[in-house]
Amino acid sequence: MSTHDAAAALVGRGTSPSGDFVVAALSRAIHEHRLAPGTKLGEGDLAEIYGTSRTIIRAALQSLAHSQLVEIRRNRGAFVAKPTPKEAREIFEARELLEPRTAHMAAQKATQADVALLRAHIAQEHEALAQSDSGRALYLSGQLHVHIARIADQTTISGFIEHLIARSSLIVALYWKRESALCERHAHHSLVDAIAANEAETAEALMRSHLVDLHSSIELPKSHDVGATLKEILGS
Amino acid sequence: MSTHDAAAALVGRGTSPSGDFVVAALSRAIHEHRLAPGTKLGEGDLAEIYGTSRTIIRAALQSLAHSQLVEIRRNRGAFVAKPTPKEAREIFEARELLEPRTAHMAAQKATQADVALLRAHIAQEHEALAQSDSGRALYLSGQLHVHIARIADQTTISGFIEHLIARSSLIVALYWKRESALCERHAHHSLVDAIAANEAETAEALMRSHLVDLHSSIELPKSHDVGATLKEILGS
DNA sequence: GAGCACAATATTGTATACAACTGTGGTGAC
DNA sequence: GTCACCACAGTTGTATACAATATTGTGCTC
Repeated sequence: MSTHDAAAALVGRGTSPSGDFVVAALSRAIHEHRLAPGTKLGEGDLAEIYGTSRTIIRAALQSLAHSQLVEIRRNRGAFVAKPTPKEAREIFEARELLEPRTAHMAAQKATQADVALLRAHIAQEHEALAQSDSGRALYLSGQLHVHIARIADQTTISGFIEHLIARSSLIVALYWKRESALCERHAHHSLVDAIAANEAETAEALMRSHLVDLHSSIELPKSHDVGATLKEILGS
Repeated sequence: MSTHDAAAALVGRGTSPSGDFVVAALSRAIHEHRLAPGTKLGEGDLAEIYGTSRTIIRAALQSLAHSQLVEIRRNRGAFVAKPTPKEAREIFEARELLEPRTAHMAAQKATQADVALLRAHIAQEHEALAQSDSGRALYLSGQLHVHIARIADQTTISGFIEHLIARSSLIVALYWKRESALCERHAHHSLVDAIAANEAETAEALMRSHLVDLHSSIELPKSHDVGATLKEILGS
């Protein structure tokens, strides 16, 4: 099902594919690596694809730009963001600062229902992997972290983590080394187990090591290429 | 000087008061408590004030909404945000999680130039207080935290802290207990001293206690009023 | 043939026009 | 007198038209 069909379906049901829908669709596409970093997002094209006016598209792109998933260059247009190695490092450092404590809180507060949701989520992730839908698996893998943050019942921090996860997806698209996500699978399992058992300290430690692991699976070129236009031309 | 004059001045210099300008102007007004939480921000009014079309105003309001300084209710318009006690607590918890470590990093990296900037900033703050321009003093007081975060050279985390400081301003407007900001003044001084001396541990500890102090100077009603519309009606 | 200037095209930025919705005030029935 | 309903005014949501800017292609000069 194409996104256009989805939009059409929504219209059919009476709900117009408003800004939120476009934001969600583009977010998903970026998360699932269907839109590569650097891709130009022309307003006219998107307006046609989603069957709406440029007004809506513009608002959506500005929203995504605020989330730093998209970069808007004045009079040039919107592009899927391309985090630099420095930015990538900073994003992981932020995650390493925020997520372990959040996992701690989540482990303290998690109810049975929460745990059930997490396990269901992991099951979905496995399913996607089984169908070798790696895009979707990647998306779900990130969303697990978001879910854990939500359990901690800290809306603000959850928001930050959501933001970081989204950008991490771009980093993976650009700098990912390994192919297999097997390690991840195991890490997520034991993490959820710790949360289920309300073992806050364990959950915190597991999250920390999981992030270190993730971080180390990323290859960040030392070449501190700030390259705005120059790199843009060579990089794509 | 009214904001309108400022806009006119900008136009005179050839730069039109584009979206960014409006965002900055409104941000400042909120920071300095000239716009109280709950204030309606009508698109038409703002368009007239800034001498631009609603298109620009809308984009600016959406940007502010993304920063959670403004709340947009569909078909109702934009209002200066009113963080609930729960949100306020979460914002402070986030600050307590992020800022101490950031102060630590800042203390490690701070150069003489950085420190000079911080001291100049504090001087400005004193000046504003001397002129009993409490709005500006409050704004500058928050900005010091942002500056410290910037010194840490962690763009992403700085962004989060900036966001949190901005919302903290709303919290102060709503729930501030004490009148005097004297304690602050002292706290900022010793904090900058620690950073100047590259004493990371001290800076971290000072920041932590400063935040706890700040947090305790806020009175958060226990009434867990989720009250969206209900509280809105009674509260104003 | 290479390099530059200029025109044509396409895309973004802004303003305006129109549609849809909300809230209010008034009128009528009960 | 009170309640329900309807019409109107005002505001927001969306689409479109126009202006400004970047990009591309062409032809001229050297």
